[in-house]
Amino acid sequence: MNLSNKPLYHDVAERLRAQIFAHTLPPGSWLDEQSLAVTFGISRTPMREAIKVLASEGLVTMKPRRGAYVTEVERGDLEQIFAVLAQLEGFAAKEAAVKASEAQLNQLDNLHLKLEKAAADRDEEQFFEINVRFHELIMEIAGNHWMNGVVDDLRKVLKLQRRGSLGRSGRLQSALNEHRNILKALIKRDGAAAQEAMQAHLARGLEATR
Amino acid sequence: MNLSNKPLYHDVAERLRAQIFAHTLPPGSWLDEQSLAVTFGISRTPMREAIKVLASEGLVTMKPRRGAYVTEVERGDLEQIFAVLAQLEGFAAKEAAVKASEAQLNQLDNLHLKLEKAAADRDEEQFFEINVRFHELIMEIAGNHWMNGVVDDLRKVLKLQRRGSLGRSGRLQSALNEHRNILKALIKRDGAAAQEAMQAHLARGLEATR
DNA sequence: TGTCTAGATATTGTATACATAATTATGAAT
DNA sequence: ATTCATAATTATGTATACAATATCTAGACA
Repeated sequence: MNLSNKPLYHDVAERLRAQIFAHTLPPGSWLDEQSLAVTFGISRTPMREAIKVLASEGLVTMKPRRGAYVTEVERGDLEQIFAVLAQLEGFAAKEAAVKASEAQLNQLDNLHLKLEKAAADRDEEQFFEINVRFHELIMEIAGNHWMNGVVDDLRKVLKLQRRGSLGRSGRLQSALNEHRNILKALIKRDGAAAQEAMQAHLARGLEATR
Repeated sequence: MNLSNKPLYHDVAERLRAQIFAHTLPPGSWLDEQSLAVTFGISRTPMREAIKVLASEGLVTMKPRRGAYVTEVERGDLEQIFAVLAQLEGFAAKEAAVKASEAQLNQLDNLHLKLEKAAADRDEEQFFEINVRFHELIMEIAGNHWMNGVVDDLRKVLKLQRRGSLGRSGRLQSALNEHRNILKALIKRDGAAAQEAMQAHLARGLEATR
């Protein structure tokens, strides 16, 4: 009996995604439907459906009659994806400056405090986690779920190359500064400044991946 | 023997998409896998895969254990989608102002001439067609294929509600004017102006759907 | 020895069969 | 007559079986 009411391929997609992020299946590697299905203890049919879910997210690339391969993210892809994110998250920040409730601004402030603490503790894992939530909250406040879907997918693709661009000399501190600028602008409800700060933040995020 | 080397579900997805755009399958209607498969002369397996392709494009919405339904685009969705397009296509226009070759600018100018002609002829079908190509060419010049994928999908969703927001009193002429502004800015290689003109164009496009 | 061809093998793509859950219909009880 | 429970039906989800194509291997010929 299925405990969750979600379809099987949904859970399988999640587990497969995790394996890809963990580089158990590194970029460029071929996804063998048969052996994967055996590994997950299911048949090929839901396995194929799970793979297609990841394909629609951009995590895997399908070649006709040749199967699915974990997407290899080139330098150019990174630049393009960051460019799109800069536009969309920048816009989201602008919107958030207007739309955010006081409670939501407090939430952001709280997250930022935790971020400062994680940075002080040199807890990269924690820092990364909170950082994601900070960005997600701004997207949520902007409240454009079509945009959110796009941003979520693109961020997944970024996760493919997992060398922590944080950790790099001083990146942690400067990221913290950039977040501070975003937060300040939001609290001042200065949309233009928030947008600019977010775009700058992402531009520097790209640079840090070199 | 399969004439095309593309997988079957790919072609089926295309035909299903066409039916949806034609409102043979109107928004909100349920997609019966069984009867659709019979209609297309295939089995349920590739039919399901085709449906999932459209689901990833946002054209259909899947409800667990309840099947797939043609997406119903609410007013709020339109506003959100247009907002995203304004950001992305605006950015594309800005990029295009810098990146476009002389030949490409000529192509755009040519398209615009055809657009003027179609408008003068009151040929809405043709106008719509050329209009799409104008926008697509700008996206192509910008050359960000991650962005292009996103924009393509969102434009497909817009096509779901097909009441020609053109045709409305004077919309054709004002759209023409807006295009002229975009083109002028591109030729002057004024990125900021091109971006602004494109954003204004899309903002008015949204208004025209009321 | 290298290359091209033909057969064998393996994998994707498609069809069919089965299982499970949801919806509808039927009937009994209040 | 209405409502609730239960059975029948229908559709989704999953497994298995089959078909077709691409890759790999072996062997012949130059």
